[in-house]
Amino acid sequence: MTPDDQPLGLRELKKRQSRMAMHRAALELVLEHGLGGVTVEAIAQRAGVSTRTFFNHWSTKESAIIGVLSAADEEIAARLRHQVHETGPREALRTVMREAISSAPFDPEVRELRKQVMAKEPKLHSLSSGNLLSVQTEMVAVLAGVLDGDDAHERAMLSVQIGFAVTRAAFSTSMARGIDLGTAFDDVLARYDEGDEVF
Amino acid sequence: MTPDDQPLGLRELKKRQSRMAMHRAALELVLEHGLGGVTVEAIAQRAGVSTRTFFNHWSTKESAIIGVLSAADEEIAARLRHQVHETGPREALRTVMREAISSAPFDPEVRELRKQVMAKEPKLHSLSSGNLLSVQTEMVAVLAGVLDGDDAHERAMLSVQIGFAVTRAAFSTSMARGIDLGTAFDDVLARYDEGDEVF
DNA sequence: TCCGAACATTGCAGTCACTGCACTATTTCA
DNA sequence: TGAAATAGTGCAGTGACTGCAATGTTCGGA
Repeated sequence: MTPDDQPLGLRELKKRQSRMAMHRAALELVLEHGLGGVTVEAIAQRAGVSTRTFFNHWSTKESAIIGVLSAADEEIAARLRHQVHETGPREALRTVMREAISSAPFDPEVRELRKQVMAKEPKLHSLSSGNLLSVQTEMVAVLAGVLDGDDAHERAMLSVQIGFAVTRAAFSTSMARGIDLGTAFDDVLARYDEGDEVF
Repeated sequence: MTPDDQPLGLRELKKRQSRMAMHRAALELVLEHGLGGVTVEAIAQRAGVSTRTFFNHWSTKESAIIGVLSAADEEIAARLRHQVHETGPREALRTVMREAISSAPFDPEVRELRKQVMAKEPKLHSLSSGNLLSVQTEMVAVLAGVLDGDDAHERAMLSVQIGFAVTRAAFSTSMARGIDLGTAFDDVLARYDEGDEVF
């Protein structure tokens, strides 16, 4: 899907290492001191960067914990824009959202840290996708563009909101059952499609 | 529903006036200077209270703009706990959520302000219910308590998340069509129930 | 009607997330 | 190798939010 694996200059390499260091540091510190007991300063220090640099990579403290880059928004929106033409709005939305949460080519150590953090701080479940306010807006715009009718925007909004709802639920389920996010997403989606006793 | 209209002491009266003053001030200032151009200090000053007092009533700056009291959480959860026994989980959830967003015995002036603010600051649409992190957790707990099976918690989570999704979409729709929140909620819900091309 | 308990308001000092800016260090590539 | 592009950093500042201790206001009973 993103076959740009080769062009890894020194610059790009360092960037990734640095980001991973911050993400890992953030996770470790939350485990040690709890969500409220962690300062950006502490994260930056453990990762070996300045606090200013921290904010050059992550838009908020939480985003570093979750591991959502501030730059990811546009990628996701672009991905959706493309996919919509392939499979139609409904499937595109599902595909992109599943990708967005399960895409994590992380080393297993960080994966394990994530699990523990999520278990310790349930507040992060909702935050995890709640942070993505801007991507939400963009996704709605993309979907509204391909829907018909004067209520296109409204229908797009509902779709995206439900998509995020499923995503959030997937986070939670992933935690509770100790399974990976992709699988959890599928499970929740199946439950949703049954439409039984949901909402 | 809440027939406690009589016991209005001086204390309670002042409290409500003060809260309304803050809410109104917040709305006005957002209209004047935009969401980012408003400080809590400015809101408090226009409402005639100290900033410290402001935070005794609202948990965040945004909650004052939206008009969601920090104390509302427990009420809503309690309401759900009661309603669940009346109509079952699904209907209870719908009922309580509809109440929660449409409950606004405000004077029309404030209603109008709200509309304008929502139109000017789309960011608030998602924020509006996103703020209610704690109530979300409590609602899940309540629902999980009455559901069967070992996946009760997960099903409850999905239900609540979708409920909030519908709510957020209702906010947006209410704005776009200039209709009141209750009606918008019903519309969105109808669209959701059709299950057509949603997600 | 007056008093004490309960509760609301306030000022103050402090912490911390986050930003703009100007500057330095590193990487790239011609 | 040198200049342009990009990343890191220090610094100063803003503003949200909190705990605490003091003060003011309302309430209910004797």
